[in-house]
Amino acid sequence: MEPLLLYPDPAPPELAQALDLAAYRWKGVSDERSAARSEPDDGWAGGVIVAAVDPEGAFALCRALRKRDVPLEPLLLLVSGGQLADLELREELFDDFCLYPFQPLEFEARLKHLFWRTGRGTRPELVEYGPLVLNLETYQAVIDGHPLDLTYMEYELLKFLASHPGRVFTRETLLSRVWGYEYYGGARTVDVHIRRLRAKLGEEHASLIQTVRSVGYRFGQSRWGV
Amino acid sequence: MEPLLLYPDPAPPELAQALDLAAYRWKGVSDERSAARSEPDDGWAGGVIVAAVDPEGAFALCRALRKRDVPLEPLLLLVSGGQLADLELREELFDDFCLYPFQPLEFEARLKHLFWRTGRGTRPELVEYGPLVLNLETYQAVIDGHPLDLTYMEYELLKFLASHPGRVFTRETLLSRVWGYEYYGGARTVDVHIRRLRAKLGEEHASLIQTVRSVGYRFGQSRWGV
DNA sequence: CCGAATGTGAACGCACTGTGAACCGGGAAA
DNA sequence: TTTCCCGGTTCACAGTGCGTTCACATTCGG
Repeated sequence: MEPLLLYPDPAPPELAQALDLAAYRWKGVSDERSAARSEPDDGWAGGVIVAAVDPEGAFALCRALRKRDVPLEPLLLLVSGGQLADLELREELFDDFCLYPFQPLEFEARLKHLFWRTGRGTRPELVEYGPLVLNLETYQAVIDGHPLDLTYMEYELLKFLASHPGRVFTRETLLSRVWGYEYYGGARTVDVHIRRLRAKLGEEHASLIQTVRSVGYRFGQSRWGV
Repeated sequence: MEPLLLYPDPAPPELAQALDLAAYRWKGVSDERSAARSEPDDGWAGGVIVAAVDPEGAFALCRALRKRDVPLEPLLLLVSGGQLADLELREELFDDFCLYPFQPLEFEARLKHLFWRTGRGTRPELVEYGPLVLNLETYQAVIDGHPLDLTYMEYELLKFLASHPGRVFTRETLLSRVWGYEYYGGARTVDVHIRRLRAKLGEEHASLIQTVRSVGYRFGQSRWGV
């Protein structure tokens, strides 16, 4: 098995020790660049990321690792009790989490279960909503059986929206979640991409993306079938 | 969302309380048969199973629920520290686990993440009062099951009022709390919005918003049951 | 019965969104 | 290197939804 990615670098000693005792190999990284530099030829086996110490860097790294062509998984996040509430809007950044400081036995059990369930491929590779299907592996989109020719940003935007059907997102939220936190650009950019998406979805399905005036955009129907 | 299956029955009080506080509905079951008997028409939304108290029964129930034609998922297992080692050979029986006794915040975060990744949807944040339901995520309102088509300000006003049922607010207070502190405009604006809200609520429910002459408006019944 | 407070309908005008097109930077091909 | 092209961003303009205001009608309290 390839080594695990570990953040931060140097890693907390008790974490390194727990991994060693459980016979996992690992390499510490300090940011995205060093992660790319020290990545094994066959890629990382997974990631263990301590968010309790440097949340900024940790979440930024998660985001970068998840955004790659082949998103890194599984990712186990170590968070402090006070950070539990922060997880809600970052569900896509990790596959499991563990309170930090941790009990070695719990930590080990989580790692084991994580590899078990991702190893068997139970994690969905598809995002589906009604007639729309996004294949996350091949980067292809299909609607009503017809392939959609989407650009990168269009695909990312649609993927994010379709992953949270029914929910309203402001332009600012979309910019930070799809374009990236550090992105600074006009909010109208979102409008234009929404428009192109609607055009490519076709007249029949353009209404999959709804405008909520003064708020933002929503994908799909509400939970009440409005 | 359908209720969660809960084992054992009666459930530990702190577990029931945690679920209630997080606004999940649930039903306690004592074994496979009672689980089948009290299963909702649309099936369980998931399961929370305490393995720390009666491991035998708990794992037997998990096995039964996983063996069905449509295996029940997600299943969250509550285990004691001493049981961590037992999980290794039972990976297929659960989707996530939590140490028991648990921290309510961690428990809630796990449930949320579990529902997110299994695609059963996150639990929407709701404001409810009698027949009225406001979904804060989707910016939609429903009364008696019928969707309300509200504009942004109407929605915000109703949200504020419904969040403080029984309380009287002056027009000035409403302007500062709903429109914004720095807002400077005529107080009659409130009247007009109240009127439109009443119209959209329908004749039957228009009285949800009461006029308190010379003071302002109140949503729902007063605290004295007048 | 009078005056103040509130309900009601309509009109105005701003701000928000849709839309077409220009701009610009990066990567591929020659 | 130069050139071309594609996709992402920005800009300008048009349409309109809706928040605000006003005038008038109605109701309520004293």
